[in-house]
Amino acid sequence: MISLRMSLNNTNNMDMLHAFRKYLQKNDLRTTPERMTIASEVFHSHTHFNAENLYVLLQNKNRKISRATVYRTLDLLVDSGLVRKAVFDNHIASFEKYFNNRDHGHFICTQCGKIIEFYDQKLQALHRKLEQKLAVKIVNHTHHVYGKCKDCIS
Amino acid sequence: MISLRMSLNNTNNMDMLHAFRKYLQKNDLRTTPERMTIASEVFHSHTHFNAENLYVLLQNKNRKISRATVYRTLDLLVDSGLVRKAVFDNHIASFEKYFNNRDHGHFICTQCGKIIEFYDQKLQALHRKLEQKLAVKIVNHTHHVYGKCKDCIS
DNA sequence: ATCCCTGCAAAGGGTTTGCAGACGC
DNA sequence: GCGTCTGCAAACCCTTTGCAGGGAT
Repeated sequence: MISLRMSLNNTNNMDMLHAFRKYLQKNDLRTTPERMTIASEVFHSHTHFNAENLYVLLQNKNRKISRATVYRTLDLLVDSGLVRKAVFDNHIASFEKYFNNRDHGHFICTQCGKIIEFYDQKLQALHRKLEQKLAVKIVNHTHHVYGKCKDCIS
Repeated sequence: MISLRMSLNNTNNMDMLHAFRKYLQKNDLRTTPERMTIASEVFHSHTHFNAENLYVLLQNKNRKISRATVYRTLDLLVDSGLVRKAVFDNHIASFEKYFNNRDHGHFICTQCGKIIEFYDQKLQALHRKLEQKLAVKIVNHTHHVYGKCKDCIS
């Protein structure tokens, strides 16, 4: 999983689509038009999105794909390691393309909902220390910071 | 750097109950037996809990308080700043009493569900820097680390 | 031809809400 | 007594699931 993510550094959408196809093959899953359409759409995205966003987007492009398939394919994409799922405090699952291996956090404006990504290298060192101190194995993390963005500060 | 917070509790329950009563008064809300019972129960807790946990606990103590009131009062407690709400990846809202030590992260074992709190001062410095860099005002944050605890590492 | 995948709609599970009666203030 | 709070149950919202027909291999 980690090596997969490393190898995805600086890759383009075609490579991600190819990686997804390989993931399907390796797991005896079928390469259907619906799955490819959804994956392609996701890999072209540059922002956070949720299942409903994606569903509406597909509808607007005249792709008749059901919500159920959107949800099911998003699960596959997350499982493949190509997409990351983040649950913010509003209870709606948010997704994003895993376009590089840098750990990043999210600033979420509680007023307008804007999401700003930020990076912090120190977090990795902290996690390594944490693993020793707690005798645990860390496989994932979320760092969400809530507040008001500069446009919403009154 | 990283320090586990052993459940040392400087603020006592009576103070928190008093603070909640003041919060209610200030906001023209009524001091009802239900609200006081729920608040008292929450302030006596030492762990994370969710609305259902709390509801069942109250039932077992023969306090006939409805789920609706539990949810509504938890909202008030969060709004008062005395209780913190954290949404983990399982989509169930989790709550905890707000101790003096406000900035702590959570390690969540993805296998057994155990939650371990940890504390990191560097995070506060990071947040101050972030506020300057993004020109935002941070009011809250969550730092969730997922993995396997020492009992679940195979 | 197999049997996985899709679409549909209904169910699921945590949380919220409308309403009528109860009760702080 | 006024206006808010509670309890109940239904509604709500996002997500998952059962089933029958369709399509990838």
